[in-house]
Amino acid sequence: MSALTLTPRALYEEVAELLRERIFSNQLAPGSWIDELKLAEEYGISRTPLREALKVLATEGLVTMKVRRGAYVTEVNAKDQRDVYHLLSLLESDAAGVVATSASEAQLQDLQALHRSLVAALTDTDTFFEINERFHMRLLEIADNRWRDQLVADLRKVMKLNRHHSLLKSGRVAESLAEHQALMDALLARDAVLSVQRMREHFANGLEAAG
Amino acid sequence: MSALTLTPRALYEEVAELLRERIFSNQLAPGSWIDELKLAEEYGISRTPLREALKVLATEGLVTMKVRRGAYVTEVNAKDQRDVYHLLSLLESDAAGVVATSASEAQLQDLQALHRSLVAALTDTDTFFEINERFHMRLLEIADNRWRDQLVADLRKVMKLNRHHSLLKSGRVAESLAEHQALMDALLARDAVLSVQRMREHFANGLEAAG
DNA sequence: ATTCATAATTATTAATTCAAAACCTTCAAA
DNA sequence: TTTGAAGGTTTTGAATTAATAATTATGAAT
Repeated sequence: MSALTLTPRALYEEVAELLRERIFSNQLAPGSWIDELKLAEEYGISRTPLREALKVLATEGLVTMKVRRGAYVTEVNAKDQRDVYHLLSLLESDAAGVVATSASEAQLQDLQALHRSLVAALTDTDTFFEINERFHMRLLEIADNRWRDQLVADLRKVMKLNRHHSLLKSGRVAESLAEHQALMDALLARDAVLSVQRMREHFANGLEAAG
Repeated sequence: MSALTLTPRALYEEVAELLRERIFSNQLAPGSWIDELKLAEEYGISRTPLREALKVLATEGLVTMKVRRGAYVTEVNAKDQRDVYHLLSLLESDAAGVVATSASEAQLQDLQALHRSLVAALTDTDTFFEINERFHMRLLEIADNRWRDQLVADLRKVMKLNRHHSLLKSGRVAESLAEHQALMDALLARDAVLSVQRMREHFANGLEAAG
């Protein structure tokens, strides 16, 4: 497997990550049954760490365990997706409010710097998406609530279950940038209520048409 | 083991529940190491389902896995508790807003009935707590977002890690009731914004003094 | 011919076995 | 006396093996 013999992570975590990749890339389609035997053989491992990984994914909501029937990739319908997105919006908006009130000047400058990179990457869609992701992550980090971070991470994983998992409509890069600017303004003004509202709007606009 | 041969739930889930009980009752103290061998022997099972249960609990945040060191009961300090409580407040307040706008008349009457039971149980603290729990659960149910339900359930589990896990101060039953009344009024008036606010106040008042 | 029951096969779940890693204790040397 | 290294013990982590349950297919009976 890896050249390094020392294991930074446990095997079951490694496998869980591999399975997530497969699920997100639709190699394992929603609703489909997960063949333990086949996967274990394919990865060259036993079924034990694979089963432990499946338990983790089940708790995360990515797969559904059926008693004596094995593991199935979770199917998320349109309502599920809306519900999850609603929660993401709620949690990240709240985080924005926290940041507005409790972030240090240096931290706000940090966000500002990321925002400027975003402006610079306006033409390059891929980097724009990447930096946008970084911006949201950094904001959560500054909000400093590891439990929220965990919830958001899990919810984002579930969002990815859907083929159109981009939290950003591809056609509205410019609009998204303007919303970011508005958010930054509110944050720099230390206006918590407005920051929450701006982030909420950002999410409201960003949602793909249901489907 | 059990008289019933048929297994309603998988063994690893059963074990996970047993471990939760132990953790909440402080038989397994925060920070303490979980002895797989000893527990497996005690329950009369092999280590396999026990380990799977531990993976679940780790994902829920109740235990922390250390590589090659095993499982430890998660320690929650004062900040953790505040953070978790903040998220519970956020999620349940939002649920109140959803209920105010989208609940059916019958569902609101259902809540109203529970609230009346609450009034009746004013003197009996235990039943008061129980019905209060039911009220919050019913509200979440009506808000109809299974993902939120899952998040709230997990967060409540984490809250329970602390010895003083009651979401209600024992001394302020009367005040709590008044807040409930105010919330009910807002819900019946179909005022979403006010409902959110009232629920938020209810939580803000309910938090035990940090410790 | 169709339906029900039984048997067999397949796949999941649990237990046992095996290997490797980490920690602790002891002994020796400085 | 203190520090460092080596060996042993303990415990986790992974693999293999055994058992249990469910589904499917086949055969018999109505």
